[in-house]
Amino acid sequence: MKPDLTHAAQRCPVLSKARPDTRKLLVESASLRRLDRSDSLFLHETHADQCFVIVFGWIKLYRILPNGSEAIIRMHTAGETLAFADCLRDGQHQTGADAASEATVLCIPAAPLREAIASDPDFGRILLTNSFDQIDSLNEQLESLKCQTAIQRVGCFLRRHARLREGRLVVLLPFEKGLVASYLGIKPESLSRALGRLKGHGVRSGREEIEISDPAALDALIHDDAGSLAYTG
Amino acid sequence: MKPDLTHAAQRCPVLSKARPDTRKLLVESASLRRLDRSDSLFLHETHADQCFVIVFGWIKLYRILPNGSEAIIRMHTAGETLAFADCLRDGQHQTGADAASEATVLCIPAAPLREAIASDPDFGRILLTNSFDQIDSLNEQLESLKCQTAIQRVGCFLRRHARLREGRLVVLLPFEKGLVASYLGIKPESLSRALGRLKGHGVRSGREEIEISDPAALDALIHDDAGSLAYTG
DNA sequence: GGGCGAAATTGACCTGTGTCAAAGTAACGC
DNA sequence: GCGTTACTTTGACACAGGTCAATTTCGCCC
Repeated sequence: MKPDLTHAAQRCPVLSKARPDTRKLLVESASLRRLDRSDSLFLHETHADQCFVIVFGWIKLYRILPNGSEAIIRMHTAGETLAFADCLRDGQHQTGADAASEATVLCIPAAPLREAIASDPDFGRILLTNSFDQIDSLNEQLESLKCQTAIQRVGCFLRRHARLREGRLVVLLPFEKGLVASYLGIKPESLSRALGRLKGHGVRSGREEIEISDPAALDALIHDDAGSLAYTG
Repeated sequence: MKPDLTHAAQRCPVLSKARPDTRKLLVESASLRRLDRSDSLFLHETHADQCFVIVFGWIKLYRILPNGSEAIIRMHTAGETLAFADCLRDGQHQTGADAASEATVLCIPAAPLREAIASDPDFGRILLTNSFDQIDSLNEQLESLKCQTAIQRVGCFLRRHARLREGRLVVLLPFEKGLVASYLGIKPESLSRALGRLKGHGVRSGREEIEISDPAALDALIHDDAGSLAYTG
């Protein structure tokens, strides 16, 4: 009856791993929402009455700073969850969320989410695991921000997003470079320069597509003295 | 029969909020461990057969970098949980953990932890909430690393750790300055200089104790154009 | 009380990034 | 095709923060 929804749910680990009846409960009360780039998914400090699973595309979490500009906190993509915490706490959104590219998200109202957790202990466990994975990923990001230079972070980012394509390792930037920069904690200008500098280390960067011609050279750069900020106690 | 343990458990939100029988199950199979500064709690990539709740003191999570030095990932203190994820996954520790000060931790073996989750759905929910709180705190740290200067981060750190003492706002550093620096993502020398510079902004720093004489001035500095790295798209 | 070693501070210097401004480039609508 | 607009790159420059080395302070042990 809602083929799109069912199909979408299959691509979301949190749902596909859930018990069939739990999945059914969630999917039947959920809706799919398509977003264009820069559409808002939810605003900071508004009531969280829905949570989300990304089916496709990229969503940025941000916070508005006192001076009016926005600080990107994280980027999320397909399969990842958003606002489950805010929603279960029945509180306000801790951040705002906008589409960073075209995107599709599955929107689950708070009530069935709570019902699923109450009626299916396994589902709680799935959320817990999911949550643990997020913590790991956040820890890694913290480590990277504290211990690597901008260029090394860019290198890591490229490695993570590289895909084999006709025998070549290629990175298709998932969203505009300004956002990539902000995600990496640097300015767009620095990202530009970093990509320039990486040309000497196994990276050939065009406009849309970046090729990693010598993965070993790139890895060497990334791992070379990654301890510039390490604590030597 | 184990008064220390019971008493310790009362100070740990994860346990004190749990159902009495669940708490009993966990406490009875748990043990208390006292650590001196720099004692190791667990090593990176060893099997995680226990998880921990900090009763007192500070524990640092770190990772050894290729060059042999250690990168501090996070600092944890009383009431916070450690290694629950590693333990539930029945996997290896994602990080190492050492005592950063004298400390006491409650050690819970994997088996009763799993049993508690399986037999008490509420306990799973407590862990989930706890996990969400950690994610919030990590998001805040990310935001702070990406959007604030070192001096602002130091200022925030002081505000968070300030306590009223005989009518004055005072910070007692919880662990050595080198660790504070590493936690904030800077070098010890930079921390020194930052504290020096903060003298002009409502902070008087002695050796052991730092006084915030003018909180408003400090806040002004912290919030002033916190958007230096913000994305202005 | 004196000497030792770890931690903290200070100074001189240098590199990495942010800032600002300008030029270049791509995408889109008319 | 052309202009408009947004994104990206480049350059010149400034400043934050890292590095290295020297010095001071403190805790600790004999």
